[in-house]
Amino acid sequence: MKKRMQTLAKKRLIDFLSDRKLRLTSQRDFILKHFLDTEGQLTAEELYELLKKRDETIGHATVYRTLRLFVNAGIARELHLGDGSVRYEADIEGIRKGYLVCSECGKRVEFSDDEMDSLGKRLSKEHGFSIDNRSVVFFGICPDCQQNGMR
Amino acid sequence: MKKRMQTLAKKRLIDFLSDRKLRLTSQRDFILKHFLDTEGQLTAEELYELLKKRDETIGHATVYRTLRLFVNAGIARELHLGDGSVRYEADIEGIRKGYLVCSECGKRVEFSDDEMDSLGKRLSKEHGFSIDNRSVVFFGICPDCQQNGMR
DNA sequence: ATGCCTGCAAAATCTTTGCAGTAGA
DNA sequence: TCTACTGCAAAGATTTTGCAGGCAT
Repeated sequence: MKKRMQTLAKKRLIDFLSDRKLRLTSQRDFILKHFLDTEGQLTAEELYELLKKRDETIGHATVYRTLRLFVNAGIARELHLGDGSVRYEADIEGIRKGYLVCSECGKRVEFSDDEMDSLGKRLSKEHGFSIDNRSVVFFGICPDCQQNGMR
Repeated sequence: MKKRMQTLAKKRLIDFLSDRKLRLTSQRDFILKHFLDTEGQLTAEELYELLKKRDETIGHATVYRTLRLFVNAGIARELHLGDGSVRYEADIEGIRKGYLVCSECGKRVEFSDDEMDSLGKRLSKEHGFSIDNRSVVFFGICPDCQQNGMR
């Protein structure tokens, strides 16, 4: 299943690239593979650091450029979870998620936000937008931080 | 009603400041007044430019620091609407909004996201978080951009 | 008077861009 | 071969921080 996701994503990337006469380079392949292997949500910087361990020669800009490419190809999703940086996660078809984020320690909990589908449809109809993405984030304080009384 | 909002926000600021032995300075008062006067959602930079017109001496950092203060005081809300910058809007009690954003031209449409309340409550119960804010954003292409076939 | 607050400028982040060489198709 | 792609470094953009003086309480 993990494997299947990898295959689908790669297929999607190849289709996207060949449609636009772009190229599947070893770097793009390498970044895709490790990006899909990660759990959770990474910043471009975090992914870069992670890749750097496996391949010293990978460039900073390449990671940024490739992540944007992945977003355009529908392979990655961009997230803003309130910590001031942009995070990316695999855009697995049919699986949309919402996030519950602790403002204190940054802890993230994912939840299914399927019930947003109908809201999306209604908004689309009401305002004539073609909707292709959404971001649902709740902010609060997690149980641990409440207990420790930090603040 | 506009007036009433101003009064409430100022009261809230004063309470927040005195609770923490912070001070109500002329700059904070000045920034609050003009921040509440603006419609829509501003970046710190936009607010700075706007304030600069009224008072040449206002400092860059002061605007950034004050907006963060407003967020902590519950007077302002921080928004990430996908254009890469942080935006702020007045946090008027009882009024929560969601946003529909055009990925092409940046056009923003606000909608009531009251139906998220129950989801928030459920998440709070399930995960033990105390939830105090949320961000609901839909991305898509607005009717105008669909017509002009930009992309 | 105390010490929080301000403006300035420099620093720190994070991200993008220009360029010369490299390598897919 | 042709031109997109890469790594590097520099530039950009946005936000934060250090500091000396100013001002609210």
